[in-house]
Amino acid sequence: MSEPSPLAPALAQRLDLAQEMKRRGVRLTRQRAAVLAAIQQATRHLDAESLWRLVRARDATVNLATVYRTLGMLKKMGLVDELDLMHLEGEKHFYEVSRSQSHLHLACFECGKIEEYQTEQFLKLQAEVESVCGFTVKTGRLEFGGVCRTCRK
Amino acid sequence: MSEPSPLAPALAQRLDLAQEMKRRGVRLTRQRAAVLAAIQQATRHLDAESLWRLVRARDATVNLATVYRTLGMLKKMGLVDELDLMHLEGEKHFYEVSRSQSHLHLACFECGKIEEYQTEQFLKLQAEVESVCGFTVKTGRLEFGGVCRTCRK
DNA sequence: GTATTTGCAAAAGCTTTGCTGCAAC
DNA sequence: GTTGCAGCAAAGCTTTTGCAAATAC
Repeated sequence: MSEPSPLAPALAQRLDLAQEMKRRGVRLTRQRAAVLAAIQQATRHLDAESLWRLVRARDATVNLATVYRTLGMLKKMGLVDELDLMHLEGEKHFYEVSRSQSHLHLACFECGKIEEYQTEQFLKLQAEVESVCGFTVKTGRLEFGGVCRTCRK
Repeated sequence: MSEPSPLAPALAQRLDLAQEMKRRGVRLTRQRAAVLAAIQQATRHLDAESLWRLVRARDATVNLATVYRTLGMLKKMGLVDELDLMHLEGEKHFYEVSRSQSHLHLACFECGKIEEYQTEQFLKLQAEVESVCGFTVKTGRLEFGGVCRTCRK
């Protein structure tokens, strides 16, 4: 029984959001660039307001509404995923850059830590849903809430 | 490729919530009884306000706050699960009576239908998380968003 | 020069909470 | 008779929106 590899968000972000937006003909404003850079640099899951704080370190004038508008755009383009993380911190949403490899989130009710875990099983499950239910999966979200290894000790 | 068995919520509810609350020494008021009966009778996933409408058919004086307080209680006791259903209808939450068999939800972005699907794979995945990550799962939520069989045609 | 986007502030949507009087046991 | 619960209304929190001024191309 080995430690899981909880794939830090930062390591997994191969996608260059700014480049991807340009490729799709989307105007890349100063504000948007700041939001993209911040979300891409983040090493943990951020809610809109935390992200805003990071963005303002780059460009102090950016408004929270702009952060939300940019996130909405990225969601619609499928470049970021929105997470609930078991409502560990109220109704905030959290964001992460989309990855080709779907992964699941483990939320510890004791310490609030979020782990990520990637497994073939998740893909198999998705394939099963597609073939058995005739359902075309566009996006999936799997979250477990419970007690992490550290808190269990 | 056969049709899935999307297990209607009503059919799967073997748990008697009122009895369960009494067993745990919780006071069973008239209002609570109305909420429990309504949620247990529902044949689809309800948000708080829809549930409230059903409750008022039984007891017109029950307040929405009481519905929320009762739901909060049931959640904490693990008797109902709270769902987001891919935010298909904004940020509402939806509720269902907990079942021993975990199942996943398929939300169609076209028609808004919610299907349920139960499979061994989900249990296996949970077992894998517990053994590989050392994470004790208390609750899990798996939702896929996409296009259902009917809309795909 | 024109179309888009931004900042600001206000509104919206869902959920929670404080308090007083009422109900359960 | 106590203890806890319900109703009411107000507040809370996150997210969205309308609009005038600013910006990108």
